Amino acid sequence: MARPREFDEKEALAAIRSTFWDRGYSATSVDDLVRATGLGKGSLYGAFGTKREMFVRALSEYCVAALTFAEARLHGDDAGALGRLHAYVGVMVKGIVNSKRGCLLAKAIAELAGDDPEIDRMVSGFYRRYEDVLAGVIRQSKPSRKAGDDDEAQRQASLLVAVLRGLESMGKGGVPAATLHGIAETALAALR
Amino acid sequence: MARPREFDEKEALAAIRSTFWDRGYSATSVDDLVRATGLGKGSLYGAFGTKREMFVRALSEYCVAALTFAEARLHGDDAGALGRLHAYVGVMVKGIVNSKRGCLLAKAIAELAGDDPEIDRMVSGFYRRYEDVLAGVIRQSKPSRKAGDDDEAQRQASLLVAVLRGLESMGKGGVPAATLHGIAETALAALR
DNA sequence: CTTGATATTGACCGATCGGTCAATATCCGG
DNA sequence: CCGGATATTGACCGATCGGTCAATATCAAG
Repeated sequence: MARPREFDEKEALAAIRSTFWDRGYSATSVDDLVRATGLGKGSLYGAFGTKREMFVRALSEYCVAALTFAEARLHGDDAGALGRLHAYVGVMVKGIVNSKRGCLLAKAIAELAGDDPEIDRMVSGFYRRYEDVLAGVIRQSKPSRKAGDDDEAQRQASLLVAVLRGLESMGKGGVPAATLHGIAETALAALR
Repeated sequence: MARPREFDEKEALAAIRSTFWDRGYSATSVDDLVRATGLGKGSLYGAFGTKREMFVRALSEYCVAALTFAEARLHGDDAGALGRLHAYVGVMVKGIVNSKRGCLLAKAIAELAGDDPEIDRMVSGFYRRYEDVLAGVIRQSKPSRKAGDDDEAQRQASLLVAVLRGLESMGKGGVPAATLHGIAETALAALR
């Protein structure tokens, strides 16, 4: 019927995501995306729409990947829950320390949150789900089940989300790795 | 000797800071700054240099103001230390909840940290000083002085910085105010 | 008033911005 | 091999970008 795509859409989107991840939204030009994908400008617009739509797609995939990663690392049996949580936080801090590009979600929030309802929905949805994933493993880690544990786990999870987001900001801002590890330790110790 | 300035430099800088605060670095055009200050383009460049230099000036003043505010709210006698800390955190959370524009420092980090050494120095300097201010009041709030208290206060202060930065990101990202207040409460409760 | 120094203004610069489109290429069902 | 449908390409668009500069205005000192 029609001419087929010559490029792999997933590959192109990965290049788009990576470029936005490096440079943020405003500082990324469509020509940057053309270079990164290797596509012609028309193909890019034909396949993905405007620059803003490309960013939304990229951010959406980024959020899904982040949640999938967290779930993969945190889901498991009750016995190992605390260990999995510590390991996960450790991996996140190491990632923050080693990363030069920072977090795409943080850039999206800083540049676009409040201006773009679609971005707003994605971000708040991500935070809600992320908190729930963390609340799940924290709940599992409680040695005994008593009344109020669920509320406590949820509160501790939202605190942990805040700490992890703060660590990201501080890491990108040049705070020493030792300080970041100390913060993570202190936060985890506060879970008891 | 020469023709005097017709505008107030502090007022112009306030307008510049406010514009960057609203729109971030990349999304702010020099014409935006021209409109905000009411100055001609040449006067703007003559007085403040390039767009990047204007941003650095704005961010520098922003950081000084944030630290000055924190010190004003947190300095005092030992007896009221814990109360001052709680009040300060409460004010910060309220500010986050009510703010539509977010935090200029967060935008600077997201958009420019890692690319501009001057920004990097300002940001890491801010974080160090901020942590020290918080550590001071936390140290005052300890009921008894024993060995290790200073280290503990410093660790708790850096954790609190992370929480406050995380709250900022979450607030801008649309997380409900109740959740943010809960996080602040939980974090403050963990200081004991 | 003259003069030297600085401030103000906005037209102007080349580059780049996000986005479009006509020309062309390539596919598959007939 | 043909014809309808879609993909590809990159020249091109008007707008805007950050930044400059010559013309002019306004000061204080002499």
